[in-house]
Amino acid sequence: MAAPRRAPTAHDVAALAGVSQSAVSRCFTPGASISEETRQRVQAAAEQLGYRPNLIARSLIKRRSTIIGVVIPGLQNPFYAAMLEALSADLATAGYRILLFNAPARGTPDPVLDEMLNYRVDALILVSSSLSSGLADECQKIGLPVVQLNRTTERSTVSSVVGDNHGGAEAIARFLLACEHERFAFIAGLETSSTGKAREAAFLGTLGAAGKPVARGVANYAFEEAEGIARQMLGGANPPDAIFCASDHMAIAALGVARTEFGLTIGRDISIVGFDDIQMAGWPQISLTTYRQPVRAMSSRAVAMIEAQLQGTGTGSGLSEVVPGDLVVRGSTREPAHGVIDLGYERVWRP
Amino acid sequence: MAAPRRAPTAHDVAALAGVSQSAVSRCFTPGASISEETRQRVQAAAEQLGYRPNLIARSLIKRRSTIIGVVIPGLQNPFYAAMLEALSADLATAGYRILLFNAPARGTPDPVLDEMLNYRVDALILVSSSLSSGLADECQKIGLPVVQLNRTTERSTVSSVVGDNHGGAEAIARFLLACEHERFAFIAGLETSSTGKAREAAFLGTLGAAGKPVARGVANYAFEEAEGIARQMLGGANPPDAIFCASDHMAIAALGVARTEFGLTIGRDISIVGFDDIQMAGWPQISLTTYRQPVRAMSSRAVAMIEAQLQGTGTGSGLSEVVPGDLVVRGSTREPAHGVIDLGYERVWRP
DNA sequence: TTGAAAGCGCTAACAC
DNA sequence: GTGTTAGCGCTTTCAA
Repeated sequence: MAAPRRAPTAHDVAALAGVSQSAVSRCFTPGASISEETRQRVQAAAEQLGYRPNLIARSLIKRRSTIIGVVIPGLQNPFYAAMLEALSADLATAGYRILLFNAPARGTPDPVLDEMLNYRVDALILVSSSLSSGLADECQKIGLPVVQLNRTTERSTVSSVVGDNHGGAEAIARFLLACEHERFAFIAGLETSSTGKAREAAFLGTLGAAGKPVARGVANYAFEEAEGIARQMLGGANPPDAIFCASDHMAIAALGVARTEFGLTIGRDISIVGFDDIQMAGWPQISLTTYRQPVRAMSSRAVAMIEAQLQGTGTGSGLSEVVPGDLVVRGSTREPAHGVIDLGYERVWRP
Repeated sequence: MAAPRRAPTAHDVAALAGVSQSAVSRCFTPGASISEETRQRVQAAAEQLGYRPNLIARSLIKRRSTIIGVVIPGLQNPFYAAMLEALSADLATAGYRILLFNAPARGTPDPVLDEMLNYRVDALILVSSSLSSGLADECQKIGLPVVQLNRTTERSTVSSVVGDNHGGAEAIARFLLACEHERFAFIAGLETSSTGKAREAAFLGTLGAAGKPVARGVANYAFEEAEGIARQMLGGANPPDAIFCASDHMAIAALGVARTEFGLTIGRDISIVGFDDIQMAGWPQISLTTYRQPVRAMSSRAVAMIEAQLQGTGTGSGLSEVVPGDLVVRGSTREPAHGVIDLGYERVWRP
């Protein structure tokens, strides 16, 4: 009924318990030296008042917030949702909380990052986005660990964890060749993404070496744009019989267009391959052949890197790690002449 | 090359600029009175040092962190991912950051919440989870705004925003009756969820009034469990010809089983309806009839409630708001005798 | 073991 | 307009 009061402080508890305020602090500090008797008294008083230690004040003095800033784009893409969930679990286990920034998919998240740094996060994890060189320098100067997930930089000062974009895209190219396709197409995500560029280079490179040209479109990792590009490709003069999309999300869009608008039988008339292996790729209605990015492994590697840097052993800064995946074969592609291995619960391509 | 130093403080800037530390503070406070000349000096010094105001210190003194705690379960369910994205956007616009807690889908998130409160978040948004009565009391005592999203409580002190669970489920029942179905089934999410109970009550109630019994299973909002239940129902003695699933995610699982394992033609042999209208429900491969929960509207209502409570006008605490949706008709159901309205971009049922 | 005292980096009166 | 002075709620020496 009374007006909303302010939360009780350690002082209030101390007064009630008849001890000093520092005694209260000790009571809530794991390894502190405090007698059993006073701890009881303090405990009781704290309970009675509903006292909870103010972690804001604590981080001010400790210079550690146990909060880690996570910048991540469009959660509508299930790949990012899965990554965030994995990060959330791994960071919670490591004793960290997440300050979340849902970055715009395109463009630099600098203003947003600026804010994060002001909150004195203990580290930064950037999913599919990168630091401006200015900010990178600043982070290094103040010793703030940063790791980029699913993106690399030329800057050697920031660490990164990525899937095997090169190996994956190359495997996909070889796989489609083994399926005896003739007319290839590639639907790119963002022109600027290091990840996307690596996939494209490997795909085009491998097919180029085999003397195959590749049609190309850019869909900015957006579902609707991917539908548009697929529509245009399939409605064109010399339509592809094999499309590699730089993400599952776009591949599923293409799949829908091919089946619904062009009446194609997927896996016979055309093969469509994605990248990521999001949950939906395994749905029977979708059944998308795709290169798996092991989200959980990537997340835990990123968190391990952060922890290493936080440990301050100097290790871990500027490292770049590649987490290998698997080409999972499902119904959206023709059957290749060789190389498919049945693991029971799924089939993979290992030529 | 040098060892990692600590970030510069307002003091350092003041020293360099030859002004007092409070001048520095004023320089970074929007409406403060400061001469153009000193602001320049401070600005320059700050830039040179790479100074950034410490928001932790600021929140300590202001007793406002501009951080809002968001508790949300399994991001693997696209409904939650979409909700988080909406909240993130709305809260950013309102000037807040998100401290994220990915709660376990089942069970009470109390320990997690405890932590959040210690971080002195300005408010709490709980998606699909609820507060223990003890914590609810505590929040009210310290005047901390709390709103539950997609869940209600009997406790009148905490506000909530929900979709129209009753109206939606009733509409689905009437719709399936209009499709002249005979053998109904319901796949529940969590037994404990207020939302799920409301859907079930309305569905069973409406069909009961029409003299129709309803088979029932519980799948805990989990994809695999929903597949199991669907398998069991369809393989049983008197298989249903109409299934309502308490979420799209589960409905899509059922859809896959019905089509792939039982060879049923969806929309003819059987109708399957979901709830939420996640993005995938609209994919041509899925084409799920479902009751839409307007995620964006729900998010912005929740944020508005928070802001009202923060404004301290006393308004908004203990309010419960229902956001109406639409029954979106797609290919997973038979065509009803009447009531379908074509809006051009989609079809809805409004009898 | 315990309390007193000095801050962590900042904002907010209050004089000047 | 500007500096001085108190704190915000806590941790951490340092003596006692």
